[in-house]
Amino acid sequence: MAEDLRDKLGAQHLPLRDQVLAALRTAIINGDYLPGERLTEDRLAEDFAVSRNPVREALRVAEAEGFVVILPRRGAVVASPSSGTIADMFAVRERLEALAARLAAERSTPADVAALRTLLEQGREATEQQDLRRVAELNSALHLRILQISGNPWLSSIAKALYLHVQWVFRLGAAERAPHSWAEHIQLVDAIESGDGERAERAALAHLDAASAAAYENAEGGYGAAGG
Amino acid sequence: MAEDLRDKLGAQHLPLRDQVLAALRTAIINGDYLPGERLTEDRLAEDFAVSRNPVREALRVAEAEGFVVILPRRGAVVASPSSGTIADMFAVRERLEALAARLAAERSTPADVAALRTLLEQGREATEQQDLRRVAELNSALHLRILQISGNPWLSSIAKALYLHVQWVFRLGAAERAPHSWAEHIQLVDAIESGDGERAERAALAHLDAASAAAYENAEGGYGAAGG
DNA sequence: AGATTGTCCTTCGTATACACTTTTCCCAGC
DNA sequence: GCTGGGAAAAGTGTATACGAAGGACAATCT
Repeated sequence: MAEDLRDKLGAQHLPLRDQVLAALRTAIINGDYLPGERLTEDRLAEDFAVSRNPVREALRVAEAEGFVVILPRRGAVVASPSSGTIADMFAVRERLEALAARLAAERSTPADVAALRTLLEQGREATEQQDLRRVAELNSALHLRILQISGNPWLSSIAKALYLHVQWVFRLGAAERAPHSWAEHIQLVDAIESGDGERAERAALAHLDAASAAAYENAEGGYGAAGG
Repeated sequence: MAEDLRDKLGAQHLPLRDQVLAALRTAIINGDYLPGERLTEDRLAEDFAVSRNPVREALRVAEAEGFVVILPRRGAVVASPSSGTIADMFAVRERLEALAARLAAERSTPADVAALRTLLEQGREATEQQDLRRVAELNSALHLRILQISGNPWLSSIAKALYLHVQWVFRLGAAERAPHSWAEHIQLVDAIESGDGERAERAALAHLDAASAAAYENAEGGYGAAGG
């Protein structure tokens, strides 16, 4: 039943539960499973062609990550981020990514900066070509890269999780803001390259503030429908 | 076998996996399971008098929370925080708790402040009586309460998780610093009561900086042995 | 001695069973 | 037609067993 998955990934020692978790996260972020939707274990097991056990383990982690809510004896439902938590998420992200920008500025090697510049260039091209999907990808890649350059694994993993949630809620809105966003990205990378932590932090804050404002505008009304 | 647990908590619909997770966290933080120690599923199942299933689910979440490391096909071991990650943890905590202090100052009700003052008073008493264990408890309670008052669930849950890890690594050191720490706490609560977010943030930063310095001093050498 | 083999331990995934709870739905009564 | 009760269905929570796969470690062979 799960042989296709097994042959493809099992050889790399990737436990099924991790594949299920990744697939579940993706499905939720993509809107395949909408907020509030009920996720019965049997159904997920069938969807992913595995037994209940890997599904259960993946669900627990997904709960810890905030993608699903599990009610005792009632099962799991896809989490429903409220507009309140959107502002809350950005408030935390702002602090975290500002710190990341500062650390990145202080610790980045020329190679790090070169990698960022490459992403910037690719982002410019994708923007020119109106390839919004790719722009969004590169957007993520840039932010994640800065997090990684910061060299703080806690910061990195927490901010990354937060970033995933932001993407989930504002997938479309974020893509539309892309062109404007890249101008800010250039400022940010310039600041990181300068090695001036203070300046990098300011650039990150400015970027996040703008993103937050844009996201909020796009949120008017429902965000659960962002997937469709 | 698990009847004692069942009768006590099962009636409250608390799944075994949650009990196991809580017990596991506590055991790790208390040093009952030392960093690097191997945690086989059978052993945990026996320790907690449950079957392997709840144990497995608890382990996955514990991994997501950073308390254990799971190697595919090799099993789980208690995580070993390195000195690098200690500084990293404090760097993130500083930003997060500073934000929490600001938000708490801006949003706290008189009742919130009263609750904090009660904790402060209890902390003073415990300090006088040299009851370091209780001081540490109240210390946690105070920080957690401020997080809660901030009204930002993301901030709260992330900072709480981080706080648990700090406690894990520096259980003893934190307790020893207790008396000095409470003077800073009073400053912090005063600032929160004033409603001045800027001031509260500064107080939180000062407190965290001092705690970080103290923790680092106490860390010299090994922290894995903190439990013993 | 060093490489190889073989055994054992443990995890990983599956399957099954069953108790208990929640939900659903039908039906009688108002 | 609507409400309330109660049985049936659905689903979770937990336990258990089993086979497969991988790694660790010791015994064996060259």
